[in-house]
Amino acid sequence: MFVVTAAHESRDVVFADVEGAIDHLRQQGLRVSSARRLVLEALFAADGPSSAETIAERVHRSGPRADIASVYRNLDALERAGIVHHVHLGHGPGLYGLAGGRERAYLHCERCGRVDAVPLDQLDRVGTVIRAQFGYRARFTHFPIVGLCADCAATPPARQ
Amino acid sequence: MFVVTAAHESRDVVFADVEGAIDHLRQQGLRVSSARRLVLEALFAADGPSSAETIAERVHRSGPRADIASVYRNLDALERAGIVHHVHLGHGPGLYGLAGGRERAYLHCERCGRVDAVPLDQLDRVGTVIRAQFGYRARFTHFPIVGLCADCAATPPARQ
DNA sequence: TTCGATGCAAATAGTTTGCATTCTA
DNA sequence: TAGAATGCAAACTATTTGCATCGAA
Repeated sequence: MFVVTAAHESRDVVFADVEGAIDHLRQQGLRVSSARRLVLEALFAADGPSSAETIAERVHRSGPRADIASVYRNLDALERAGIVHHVHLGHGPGLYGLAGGRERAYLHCERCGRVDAVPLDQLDRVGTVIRAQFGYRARFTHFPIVGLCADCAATPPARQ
Repeated sequence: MFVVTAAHESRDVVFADVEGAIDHLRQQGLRVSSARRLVLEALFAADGPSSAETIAERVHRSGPRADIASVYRNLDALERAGIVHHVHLGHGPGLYGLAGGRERAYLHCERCGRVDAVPLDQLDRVGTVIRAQFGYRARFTHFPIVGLCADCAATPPARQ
């Protein structure tokens, strides 16, 4: 056993809309600046987790400019507030999305690049096996499950 | 379904020692430079996956200096040759280790930072469930399984 | 009117690339 | 002796931080 960087933990909540998330922010004593509101709007408008860069662009498209540093700071604040979570698919930038009921687990095919997003309850059985065997209560939302998709597993590896 | 960066795939092999790995390199038509040999030696000397930086230091400690760029290039070449693989635990640098029989799956507790390295065959049951449910043939060596370890799962989250 | 949030710029971490030189096969 | 690998420097991507200023409560 060894030890790696401590991670933050949060009670995630589901929100119907931007206003609900903003109420929650206020309850936590966080201020609601225009940049923060715009980041939230971009997150609600997105159909999946997106990079800070993408979120900044989306904000900018709606008029004002949000500095990338502020976007990161806001994503961090929103994550600590349990409104946002982030996931790492592959080697690119981290992807940020709404937490709570909208979170997905990701299956990533390392040959063809395919990524399947699946609702968390579909991993209950897997989680039960891991818990029984290792004691860990696994959370499948931060890193994808990497491997070969059914199609690729059925095909011999491409000769390079 | 969406698509993320293509990944490389390799037939990994087990080697008893540095010389075995070097033979394999030669068979693949790769040259055996002193830097490459030193990186291999550092990998065999390590007791788990280590960062490029750490490997470079270990090489340097044995006398000559291996530039970090060459270390990365070598790790990449060795990975493509199926001798090395890398894993991402947490948000730090990637960690490189010997492939084949020495690979482990990692369970990472996001509260206390604990990391357990477990032999791959202990994940057969988990792999079977994932395969049955999603068709994916999972490989658990690239990203850890993140969650709460038994101890932390039994304890209420620390009030921040 | 205070203190949290912002923009901008600069710093940082990790990794990659260009290029002239060195060394392996 | 051809071409692969190296060292060094510079570029690059993702992210963080310092600081003066602004703005929400």
